[in-house]
Amino acid sequence: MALRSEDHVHQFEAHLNDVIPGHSIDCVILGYHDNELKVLLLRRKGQDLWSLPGGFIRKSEDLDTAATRILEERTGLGSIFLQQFYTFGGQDRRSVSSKSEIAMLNNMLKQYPFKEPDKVSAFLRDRFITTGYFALVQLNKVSPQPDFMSSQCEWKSLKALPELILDHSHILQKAIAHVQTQLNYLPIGLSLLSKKFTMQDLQNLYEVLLNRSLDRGNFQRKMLALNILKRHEKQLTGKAHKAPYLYSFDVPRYNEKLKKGIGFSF
Amino acid sequence: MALRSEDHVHQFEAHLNDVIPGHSIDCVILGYHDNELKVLLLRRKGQDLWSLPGGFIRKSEDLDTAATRILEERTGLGSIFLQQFYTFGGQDRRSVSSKSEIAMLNNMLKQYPFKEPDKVSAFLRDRFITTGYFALVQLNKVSPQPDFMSSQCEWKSLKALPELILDHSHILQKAIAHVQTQLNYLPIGLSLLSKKFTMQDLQNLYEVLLNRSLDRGNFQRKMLALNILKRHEKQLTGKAHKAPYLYSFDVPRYNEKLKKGIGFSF
DNA sequence: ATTTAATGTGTCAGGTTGACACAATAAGAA
DNA sequence: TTCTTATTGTGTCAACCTGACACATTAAAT
Repeated sequence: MALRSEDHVHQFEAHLNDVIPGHSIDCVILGYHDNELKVLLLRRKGQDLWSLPGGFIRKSEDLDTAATRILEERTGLGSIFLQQFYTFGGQDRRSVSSKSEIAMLNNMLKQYPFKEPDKVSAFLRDRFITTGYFALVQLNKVSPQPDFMSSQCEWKSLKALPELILDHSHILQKAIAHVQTQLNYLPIGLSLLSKKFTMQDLQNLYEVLLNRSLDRGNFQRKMLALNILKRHEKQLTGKAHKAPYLYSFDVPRYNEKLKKGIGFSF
Repeated sequence: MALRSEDHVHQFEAHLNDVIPGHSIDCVILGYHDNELKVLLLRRKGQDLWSLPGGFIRKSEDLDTAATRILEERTGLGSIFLQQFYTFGGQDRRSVSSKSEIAMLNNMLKQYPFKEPDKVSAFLRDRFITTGYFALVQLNKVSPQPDFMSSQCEWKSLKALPELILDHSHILQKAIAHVQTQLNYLPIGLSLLSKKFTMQDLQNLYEVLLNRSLDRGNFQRKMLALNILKRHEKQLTGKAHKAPYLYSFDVPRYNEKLKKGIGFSF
């Protein structure tokens, strides 16, 4: 919820009044591009610190519903693969705690026409238990939107992460570990790749996630044997050799196989 | 925290004032006896409804610490295997919601010397997000202790569960499913069996958890090959045949193997 | 010595894995 | 048309695991 007008500020304030105090949601939104895993991060206004996209739970909202809403607010995307993975409850989880940070927050709040800035400040300074969700999205479909506390919203490579606030890098780690152990039961390919892809794309995605290389022949054989791929017309690459086939998933069959696990024991 | 005296009541009231509102913990405490999985349940005072042992998080307490404390309050056991598995945030999670239930609660509260019974009532009637933990314990080591809201604390077989409050049967289901999928990475044998056990005990435990029978020869071969068992003197059974060996775990080796998973793919 | 259950081991068919090899294919260049 | 090159489909093989079954050995109590 970016605040660009007085209306937005009042809307945000009303939102805080309608929300459960002391509990938040943080989303680890993962995408895949250029043979790399990326995560969507927000940059804190006036600081060189980044955070996971997060938000609060409305009093009339289920936890999952809130996570879906927050994801949509940051990415513009609905109906995305989203799953809860862990709840973090360290006693010291306050996003704003040092005197200088409190001053910075209060200062920032003054720049906006809040009706009760002190109340907003107190709310944001509280200890929060946060529930982590992770999402798998097609990178190119996302339109990143910063929120009230943030000045930028960007994809960052997992290989070169900036400094994160609080325990957010721990949350991120835990999400990645969770994805890795659950690999065979997550719609990795379907969620992270664009609609059409080559067999190499698919293999490379698995190699990045598993952090090891796989034998091409065996990978191909096994993927085709699953019977979840549709082959399409080749796309000409303009290069002097045979162009790779393009595939897409047969979604019903994909979901059917997913129940029993896709990916073997590699 | 059973309330047997005025002191206990005031202690409980002070506890509620020192605790995060709107967030609770529920524990699925699992034990194994007579070739059956059992779960520790509490019976609501004045009702034929049961609940999972639960509690609240102190403002100065980590989530995990609170779970450990609650587990200890109900079982008398410390240093037990305990792990978070999921957080439940349905919008309608109120343990006391219908008019008759509210009346029953207020009535019960009046029987105790609370300083601010209305406040206590309001606290308990709120919507709660709850984080589920599961524990694996040696059944015979536990001394079940009912809490303030409950009249009994008992082991119940998973095969014959009584009616549970709220979404507690859903929470229980989710815990069991989690245990089953994580089987190879959990200290099943070490936590659930008593110190010494026979190979049959161990096999039976796995059969119950996996819900299918296993081949004795293969099971034995594989377990012994792991090199995590110590064999002891046989215990004479008084029956007219060879008595089974007793085993215990070589704990350091057990934990070492556990990292890579104990249990193969069965 | 006999009975009985517990225990250790062998085997076999079927399946998977990882590693490597090789021939067929097709797009563009010469 | 022929050549170059990367893609693609398949084959093989040794190593290993699985499930199912078999069988001989061991030892406690009678």
